[in-house]
Parts: sequence; C-alpha cells; structure tokens
Amino acid sequence: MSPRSRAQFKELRDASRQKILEAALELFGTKGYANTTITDIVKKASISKGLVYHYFESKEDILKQLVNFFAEGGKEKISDLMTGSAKERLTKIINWFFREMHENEHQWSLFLNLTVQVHDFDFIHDMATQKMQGYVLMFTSLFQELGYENPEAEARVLGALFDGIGMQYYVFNDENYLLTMERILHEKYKL
Amino acid sequence: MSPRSRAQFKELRDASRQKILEAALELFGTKGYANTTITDIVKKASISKGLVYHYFESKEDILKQLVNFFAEGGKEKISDLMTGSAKERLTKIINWFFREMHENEHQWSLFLNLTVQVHDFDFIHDMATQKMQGYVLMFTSLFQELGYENPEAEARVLGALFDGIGMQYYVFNDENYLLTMERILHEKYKL
Amino acid sequence: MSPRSRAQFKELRDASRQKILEAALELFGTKGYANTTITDIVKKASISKGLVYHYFESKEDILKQLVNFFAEGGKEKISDLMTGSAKERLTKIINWFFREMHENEHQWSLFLNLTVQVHDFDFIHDMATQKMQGYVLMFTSLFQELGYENPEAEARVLGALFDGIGMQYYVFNDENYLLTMERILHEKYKL
Amino acid sequence: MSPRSRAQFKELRDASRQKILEAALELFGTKGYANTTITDIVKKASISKGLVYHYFESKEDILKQLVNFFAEGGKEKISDLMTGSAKERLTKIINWFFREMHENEHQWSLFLNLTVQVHDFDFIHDMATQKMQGYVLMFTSLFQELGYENPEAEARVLGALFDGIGMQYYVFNDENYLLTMERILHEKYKL
DNA sequence: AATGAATGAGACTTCATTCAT
DNA sequence: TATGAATGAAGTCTCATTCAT
Repeated sequence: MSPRSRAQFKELRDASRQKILEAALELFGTKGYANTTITDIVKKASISKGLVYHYFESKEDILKQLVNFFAEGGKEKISDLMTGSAKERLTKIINWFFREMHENEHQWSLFLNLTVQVHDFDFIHDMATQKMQGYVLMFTSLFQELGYENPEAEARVLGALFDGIGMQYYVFNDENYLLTMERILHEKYKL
Repeated sequence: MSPRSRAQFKELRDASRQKILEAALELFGTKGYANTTITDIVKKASISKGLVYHYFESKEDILKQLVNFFAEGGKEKISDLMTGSAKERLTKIINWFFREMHENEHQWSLFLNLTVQVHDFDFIHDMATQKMQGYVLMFTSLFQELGYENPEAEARVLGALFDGIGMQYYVFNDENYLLTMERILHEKYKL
Repeated sequence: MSPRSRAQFKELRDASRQKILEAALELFGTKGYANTTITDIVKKASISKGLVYHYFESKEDILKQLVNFFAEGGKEKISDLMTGSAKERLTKIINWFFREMHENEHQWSLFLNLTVQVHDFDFIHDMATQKMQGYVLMFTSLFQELGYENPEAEARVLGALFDGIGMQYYVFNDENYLLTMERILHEKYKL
Repeated sequence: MSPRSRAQFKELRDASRQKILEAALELFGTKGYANTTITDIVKKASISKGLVYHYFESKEDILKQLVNFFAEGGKEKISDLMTGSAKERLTKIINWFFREMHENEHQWSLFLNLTVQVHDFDFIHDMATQKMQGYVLMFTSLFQELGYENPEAEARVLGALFDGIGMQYYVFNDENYLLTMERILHEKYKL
C-alpha cells in the first residue's frame, strides 16, 4: 500500500472509524463491494462485528461515507491545481492524475468498481455524472485558453482518456503502463 | 405415443438455452454478475429454477458460456473490418465500435462489469488482457500505414479512448453522448 | 460383478424393467439408497428417465420391488438347503452363506444398507425382523438335532455371526476375510 | 455496557456447540446422516440455522467432529478395561460392550450407520478398519492367555459377534435381546 | 465504545417427479 | 413403450444485521 492511503483517514477522531474505513477501502477496491463481507472488514480492521454498526448504519453506509470522504477531499486537491498558466494547469492536472492513480490504487479501483455499479447506487450515479461533467467544463476552458480549435471536443477526449487509462491500468496492473501513458500524454499536449 | 423427434428436442433445448442466456446477459449487464440472482434470471426467462441447471452447471458457467459466445462472435466481426485502405479500415473500426455500443448495450455493459471484476475470474482477466493487447497491435499498424509519427502512442490513445467512452456511455446512458463522441473521433482522425 | 447377479432378473419379461432393477441393485448397494439418484440409475441402465416411472411408481417403489424380488427368491434357495442330516444341513447353510456373500455382493451390501435404515422403511423393518427370527428358529432346531446343550443360544450366536461377518466383509472388502471366516466356522462346528 | 467476559463467551459457545452435537448425534443415529437435514438439527437444538455454520464448517464437519469426539473418548474407556487377569479383562470388555450398547444407543447406531456408509467417507473407512483390526489383536492376546487352542479364530468370532449383536439390537430395538445375548456370551466364555 | 454469539432471509443447487409428444 | 425437457420443493450454506452484556 502506498504511504498516502495509509494516512488518509487520520483526520477522523475515532481510531476505530479510521480502521474500518481503511479496511473497507482496500477490500471494496480489490474484491469489489458485493464480494466483500462485513466479516472481511472486521478481520482486516481487527475490531468486532458489533462495532461496525456503532459507527455505520449498514454496509452501504460504509460505502457512502467512504465515497463522501473522497469526494470532499477531491475538491480541495483539484482546486490546488487551478493556479498558473493554462499550460501549467494542464501539466499539473495530468501529473496529478497519474500520481493519484499510482499512489491511491485502492481508491481508484474502488471508484472504477462503483462506477460500473452505478445503477445500483443512486448516490454514485449522481456523483459520477457530476464529476465527469465538471471535468469536461474545466478541461474545455483550459483548452480554450490554449487556443485549441475545438476545445470541448478535446476536453471530452481527455476526460474519456482518463477513464480509459484508469480502466486499462486496473486490468494490466502494470506500473509501466502508467509511465508509458503519462509520457504519451505529455507529448500529445506538448507539455 | 411416440417420443418427440431429435429435432423437436433440439428446438426445445435451443429455445430454453437461448432464453436463459438472453435473460442473463441483460441482468449481468445491468445489475452486475454478483447482484444478479438465479431467481432473477429465471423470472425474466419465464422458466423454472431447475431448468437453469439442466443447461448450465452453475451460475458461473452461465457467465462463461455467455463470454465464450461473444468472444467467438467478436472474432468474425473484427476480421470483416480488416479490408480496404488504412483510412477505410480506421473508419470501419470506429463506426463499428459506436454501432456495437449502441446496438448491443447489454453485451458491452456486461464486458465493462466483467473487466472490473477481472481479478475474480481468471478467464476474464486473460481474455481482457489479450483483447486489449490485440487492439493495440492492430491500431499500431494502422496508424503506421497512415503515416503517424508515433503510431504506437496513437494506438494506445485510441485503445484507452474506446474503453473510456464505453465507460462514460455506461454512466451517462445518453445516446447523444455516443453521437457526439463519434463525431469528435471522425474529426480527430480526419475521416 | 459376479456372473449370477448379471442374470438375476432374467425371468422378468420386460428388458427395461430388468435393466432398471439391475442398475438400481448395484447402485443402491454400493452408494446407498439415499445417495443414488434416478439419473444415476437411468444412465447405468441406458434408458430414459420417464421410463422409470412407467415401470415403477417412485424411487422407493424400485427399492420395494427389489427387496421383494430377493425375498421371494431367498425363500426358495433356503428351502433347498433343508435336506439331509443336521450336519449336512449346517454345512450347506454355512457354505451357502459364504457363497452368496461372495457372488452377490451388491445384493448383500444393499441389505446391509437397508437394515441400517430400517427405521425409515417399515417394510424393511418387518422383513428384517422376520428373517432374523426365522433364521434363529431354523438354527435352533438344527443345533438341537446336533445335540448342543443350549441350541437356542448357539442359534442366536450363529445368527449374529452371519450379520457380523457380513458387516466386516463390507468394511474390509477383502476376499481373504471371507475365506478365513469360512474356515473358522467349519472348525468351530466341526464340519 | 461492557462486553461479556471471555468466560461468558466460552460458556455460550460450549453450550451451543453441545446442543448442536447432541441433536446431530441423535438424528444421525436414528435417521441416518443422509436423511438428516440441517433444519432437523436446528429444530431439535432450538437454535437458528446460521448458528450451526458459526460452529461447524459444513454438515460433514459436524459428523467429523462427532466421530472424533467419540473416538477420543473411546480410547480412554478401553484402556480402563485392560487391567486384571485375562478372565477379568474379558468379562470387563463384554460387560462394557453391553453397557455401552444400552446406555449410548444413539452413538452406536450412528457408528452402525457410518460403518455402512464407509465408502462415502474416507475418514470413516480408515477409522472402522483400524478399530476392527485393533479389537482382533486385543482379543487374540486375551484368548491366548486364556489357553484357547486357536486364539485368533476365537478373536475374530468375538469381533464379528459384537458387530452382529449391535446390528441385531439396532433392528430389534429390544432391550431383552441385549440381556439374552449378554447371558449367552457369559456362558459361552464361562465367565 | 466494544464484544462476539445469535438470527433469519435469501442465495445457489439438487433431484424426484411430471408433462408433452 | 419410450423420450428427455421441465418443474418446484427442499436442501446446504452465506452473510448483513441484531442482541445481550
């Protein structure tokens, strides 16, 4: 596991809550939500079964809180990237994407899992839709500043690329794939 | 009375098998494999529970046979696309991708689902890896013929784009998204 | 399989009925009644499932007819043994027991199986009880003629011995065990 | 409130495990393993279905643990019988056999059942074979000490007799049968 | 805040039996 | 007499959740 995801929940006051979320993140991300049992989580977190239901209403509630946590955190991180020239910002965004992908593997594979199960959880569907649309808007204005002829088209391409790269990384599970694609994107956008 | 003829029995068998596979495809594709129960399949196919096990060894066997069926079918279609000039072939491939996406929604969402559950089923992992690598090789030689400076990079981009577009279509569930992206790709590759 | 059990059902008119009973005998005897499925029987008999229910009302009915068949047959054989001097008769009976044991393995292991499931099938319980009591009576008069001090006691011992030997043969599954025990019984009764 | 203490939990566990094993013993013994359902056990033990799987991995595991439990217990008892003169020991063994038969009916009928299903469970076959051979060895040296002409033959006879008597008791289900046979054995061996 | 035993709905699967021809 | 597809009740087992302390 990467150093960052280890510490992701530090800000939470309760140690048990932290441990549950950490365990759930890794398990949901690797085995999938449906294939992860409360017992799995409990074992990995080294706490008792009952305690889970002290902090969370249900299994789905763990998922919700997990998603909310990252959704909140995501916003902050993204806004950090929005300073500097258009070129600098694009560079930052692309670098950020690959760094996140690499360092917070579980988080991203969880999101991939959830996205696919989008129709089972309304809150996921809403979040995913909003996020994707947000990215497109952001990228559009970026490519506009960079003088691209069809900025929205390029924004949509980049959005789809991010998703596609995430997916292929998940399947290949090969760090070199990430490095290759990062280089390719840098060249593509002349960064 | 004399028993049914061989042909009659085969008809019955094929019809039932077909009903089961069709129901399973739609359900696995929309709800995901894990969230689909045999009872769901049985209800949608309007048959009895026992009959499923007359034709399939297990729930996983239904999945395997579904995947095999499409994997076989897919090969033929793809080879049809490999004639004509490089530009024609690229056009055909892109058109084929969007048409398939649109017409065989359930099949593609099933593949998406499975790809994400790649680590649960070995046969899926193997198939997905091979398929992705196959596409990259095919696209690479295509872009080479088209005189692209870095054909492999462009091939990887297109491969990732297909996956990414598939994913976003799955989430948005909006036909316009497909139309938009198809137009964008045509412009991007000047087709 | 022994030559005799192959031909056991020859006297039945219907070939299919014969095949079903033969298959059921072997399967019930080796795997037990509960662990044998109609499909098992059908496969071994090379007939169709439906046909079983043409000849037999139910799975239990197959068992009943099987048991009846041997119960009837058994009576005849036994009465053949009841001629000659007491010593000759005892010799014949003991020889008969070991020969049957050896040649009609399936039949005897079926009876062993059934005896143990005596409480599930009333007709078995009745038959087993009667058979055992019949043997004791027969043996008693035999040992009386032979001048044994306590003929009934010796009869009960021999009855229990037959059952015990049958059981141990079933467990050991070793022909030498039968030979050894036959010799021992001959010596014991000075035959 | 504070959680239950270790000791309290252990008490709960032991009580439940005990209830399940007791119920299973009686049911497996009377109806047979195959004819006993988990629901039967659960009803007799007045617990929930899920709890069975909290303590046992599977239905077969219940059987295994039952058998192990008695196999362990059996060893101790047997060794208690091996003191004193040869005549005393034989007396003790025979008395022990009939007492056990009478007092632990369910256990012995379970063993009878299992012995007959010997070919379905490897661990049963091994146990049964070993046990039978062990008895023969023990009885042989005993009859040797007692000066019998052919001690091994007599040992085999007694071994088979025990099995046979057990079987007949199971069928007749009559206490008088046991009393009769016990008297007969005492006379037979002049105890 | 914490434990882990206990519950029960529901999942997958099996199989004796029936049905249509 | 014969076939084999079709049924559905019932079996084993899983697991999110609750309960008692």
